[in-house]
Parts: sequence; C-alpha cells; structure tokens
Amino acid sequence: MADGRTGHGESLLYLTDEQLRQGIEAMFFAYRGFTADPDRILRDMAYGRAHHRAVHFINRAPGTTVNNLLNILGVTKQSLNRVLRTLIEDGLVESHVGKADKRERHLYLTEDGAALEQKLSDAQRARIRAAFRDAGPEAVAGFRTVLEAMMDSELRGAYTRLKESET
Amino acid sequence: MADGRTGHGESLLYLTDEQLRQGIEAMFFAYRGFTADPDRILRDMAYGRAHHRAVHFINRAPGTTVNNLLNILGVTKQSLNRVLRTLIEDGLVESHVGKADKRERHLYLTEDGAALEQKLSDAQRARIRAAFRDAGPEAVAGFRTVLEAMMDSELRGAYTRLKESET
DNA sequence: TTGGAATGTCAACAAGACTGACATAAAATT
DNA sequence: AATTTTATGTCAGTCTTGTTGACATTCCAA
Repeated sequence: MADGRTGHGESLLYLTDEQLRQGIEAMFFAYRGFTADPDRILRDMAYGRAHHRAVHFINRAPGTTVNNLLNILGVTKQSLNRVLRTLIEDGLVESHVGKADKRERHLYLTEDGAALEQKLSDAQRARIRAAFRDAGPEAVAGFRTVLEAMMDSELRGAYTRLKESET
Repeated sequence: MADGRTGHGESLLYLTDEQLRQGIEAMFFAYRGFTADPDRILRDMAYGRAHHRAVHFINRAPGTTVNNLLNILGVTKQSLNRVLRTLIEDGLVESHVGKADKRERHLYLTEDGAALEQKLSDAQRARIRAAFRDAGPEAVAGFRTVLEAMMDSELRGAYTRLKESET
C-alpha cells in the first residue's frame, strides 16, 4: 500500500503522518484566526478571552449555575470566579441565588452583557460565515464531523447537550 | 427560503446563525481535545504549550531563524526568547550564529529535543488519526478546506509555505 | 563613516491559568 | 440531631506566556 490506497480503493492518504501533520498545523493556524476578531475587540476593553467565553456560554444557557459553567469551560472555580466577579461588578452579568437550591448561583446577562456578547459574536460569526460560504456545505459537514471526533468524550457530551438545546 | 434552501437546491442551512454558533462551539471544544494530550505530557515536565509549538516548528523547518519562528508563532520576540532560552539551557535546542548574516540565529533540535518532539507529536497525532479515521476521507477534506478558509491571510501564506515544503 | 534597520537579549510587568487552604451555607445522609 | 457532602466564594501564592521598554550587536545603504 505504498500509494496510500487499500485494495478496496479506499484512500488512506489522509492518515499518513504527513497528512496528520498538515491537519495539526491547519488547526493551529485556524484557531488563531478563529479568536483574532473578538480578541481585538476585547483588548480595547479591560477584558480577555476568558471573559468572552464566560459571556458566550451564559448567553447560550441563561440561568446556568457556576458549577455548570465550570464544567463547560474546564477551568478552576478560582479562575472563573475572578472573571465572573469583574463581569458582575461591571454590570454585565447578574447572579441570582437559586430558588430550589439556595447554594446555587444562577447567571444571567444584563442588557449591557447581552450587547457585548452580540458584538463579540458578530465579529466571530462574520469570519466563520465567510469561511463556511467559501468552503461549501459538504466541507462544513466534514469540518463538524472531524471536530466532534476530536473532542474528549466528556466534552462531546457537553457539546451535544448544548447543540440539542436549540429552542 | 424559510427552509434554508435556495431555489437551486443548494442548502444554506449551514449559514444560519444557529449553525454558525454550533461551528464556533465545536471549534472551541475540539481545540481543547486537540491540545489535551501534549499538555498532559508537558505538565509533568517544566514546559508548556509554548515550548511544544517552538519545538514543533523547529523540527518542521530545521535551521529556521528566530524571526522566522516569530512570524509563524505570532508572539513577540521577547516571549519566544524566554521559551527558547529554557530549551537551549536544557539542551533540547541549539542556536547557531548565521554564516551569511551574523545577526541571525539558526535553530536546530538536539537529539533530546527531537525525542521530545516525537513524544509530543505521537500523542497529538494519535488523537487526530483516530478522529480522521472515524470521520472518513471526505470529512477530512472538508475539515481542511474550512480551516484554511478560517485563517488570516498572512497565516494562510505561512501555512501553505510549510505545507508545500514537504521533502 | 555614520545612521537607520534588522535581529536578538535582558528586565519588569500583566493576564489568566493553576494549587492549596479555608469559610459559609444549604442539602443530603446517617 | 448530628454529620457529611455539595456549591460557592475568597485569599494567597505560583506558573506560563503574553506584553512593553531599553539596549546591544550587526548589517547595509546613503
């Protein structure tokens, strides 16, 4: 199989070390582009990528608890807490004590928080939209398939749950 | 077009805000998986992701200059320098003053450096290989197409140059 | 030859991740 | 009722990795 094909005509070229390396480098460079636009916006404010992530997922799942967010973001509570504290102080996020379980804090975006989220999303979506449009529907489907296969299993669970919570 | 299709049967569903958001979240979660395995290895040593990146691209283009690496990695020279210094001190990277231009430093991996690179690559490749295998060749092609479209133009240049320098 | 541009180094600082220890309140269990 | 577990928050300290600023060396061109 020196030509990278099996006897059944199925191409395995995409599994050579060279192809894998190209995939790895593509992922590296693309992720830079992926975060570049929101990063630029955030740099001018006193915020960073961590704030973007928090705001994104609070917008995504309003009323989510701190613990929930912790699992999704994969950081320590101390780290998240620093970010949440500044967002709450600046009036972008509201924290409400849980009704059923008073230990929990449920997180919501304020109007200002929603505005920031929108601004950041718009910037990021514009780039993704352009990339998706250029690449076409089949490429996008493949893109999603590979990304899902690349996730850790617990994260894939979190991702799927979010994905299926479309309203 | 409420059904997300044009009159020409071309699906535009992949460009709805909802689809874009799913793509964004897929990218976020997948990147965590992408870096998880090498990160685990690096945590046990005194190194981080920045060291991995440096070692990867020095291995990729032996004899590259600091400035070259700077452009690829997209960090400040001061930041890269700290990483390179530790790698050189630890005997993983060698820095040779340029013959033609003595201002330049040409970077090479030592035997130990190559061994580390191999170890990290193997871990990362294993995951990508599994993901590629599960997703199949068409999905992988789509994945690459979308990632390339997502890069900043200058980075796409760097990526393409690397890609085409296969020996 | 002199002044600017390119290259790289050192120092100091900031963001954002981490661990560990501890406090509080509420829920769950015994 | 007492105890343990869970959810959250906070303080202190560390690490990685980014940043700017200042500076030395080298090359090249006016």
